[in-house]
Amino acid sequence: MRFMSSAADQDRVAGMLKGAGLRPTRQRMALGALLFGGGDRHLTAEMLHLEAIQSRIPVSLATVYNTLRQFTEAGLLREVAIEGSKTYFDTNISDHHHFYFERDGVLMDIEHDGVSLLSLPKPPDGMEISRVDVLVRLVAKNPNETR
Amino acid sequence: MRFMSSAADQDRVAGMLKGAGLRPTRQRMALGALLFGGGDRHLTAEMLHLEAIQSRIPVSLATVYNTLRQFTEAGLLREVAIEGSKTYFDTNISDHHHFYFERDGVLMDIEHDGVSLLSLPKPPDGMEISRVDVLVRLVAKNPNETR
DNA sequence: CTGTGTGCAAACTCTTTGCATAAGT
DNA sequence: ACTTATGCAAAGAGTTTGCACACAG
Repeated sequence: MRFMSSAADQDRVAGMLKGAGLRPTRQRMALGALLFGGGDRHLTAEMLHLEAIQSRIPVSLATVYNTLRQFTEAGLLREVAIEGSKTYFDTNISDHHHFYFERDGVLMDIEHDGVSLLSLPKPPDGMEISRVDVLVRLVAKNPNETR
Repeated sequence: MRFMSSAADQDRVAGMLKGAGLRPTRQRMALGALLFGGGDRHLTAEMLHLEAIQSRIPVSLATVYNTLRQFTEAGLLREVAIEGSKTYFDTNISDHHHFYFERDGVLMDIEHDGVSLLSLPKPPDGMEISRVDVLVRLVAKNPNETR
């Protein structure tokens, strides 16, 4: 159950924060527990704020934004490139790609083994590749369309 | 020279607009000439607005936004997924991918032959792939780093 | 104690919208 | 003429920031 952060979770989150040079404050610990307590997650600031409130963790939206930013700069999170206004953060920092459900704006990691391998193009002149993002956009097959 | 739209350009743009069910008004013709007059382009609403003003085409930023939106819905443009606030539009509608220069926020098409081929993962349950976006992020090789 | 973190509200940026005027067919 | 597009300014969404108070070490 995600709303209950175990002692082990707490220690782990505290360690992550310390390692990143961030003081383990109430809010950061609580948000860290939500973020890193379960599997890989993809959320926006608003989603996380809502979860925090529902988990009875009093935290302001501004602090959620600031915290997500700090975590990202510390390398604990990764921003996902989606067009549109909202910024998504991914708790999975490893090199991986995403499915994107266009209808409901949900992101999902692509399994690392089912992974898309690609032959990269050569970067121009004095440039080098820092990262490759792959977004596989999904739409529902029309269920009415029996064919 | 891009600022001079030839008669041929005008006819072509007019045709594109009509084909999309959009009336060929001054502003749409002018913006269309800027967008589709040269090679493939990647711009934000602000960039296009600036260009229009510089080309002595009086058009409001709101109209630029509306026009870009309409063109996109008509299939004349394509939105590019970049994280962050600004929305980029691409005049190249074909299936292709992008280099992204992180330092200056510039987009560039990846040549279709140098193209990155990838073995796609199988989409979940009742889903099907609508499009795959690949963004290759580039940073400058450190010139000081002689090694 | 001393300094960093947090909350709140205000500021900011990018984008969309409402309404009166102008332009297209 | 009749309808659709445009311009302007105001409204909206998402995100950031400044400052006083609270908390961690």
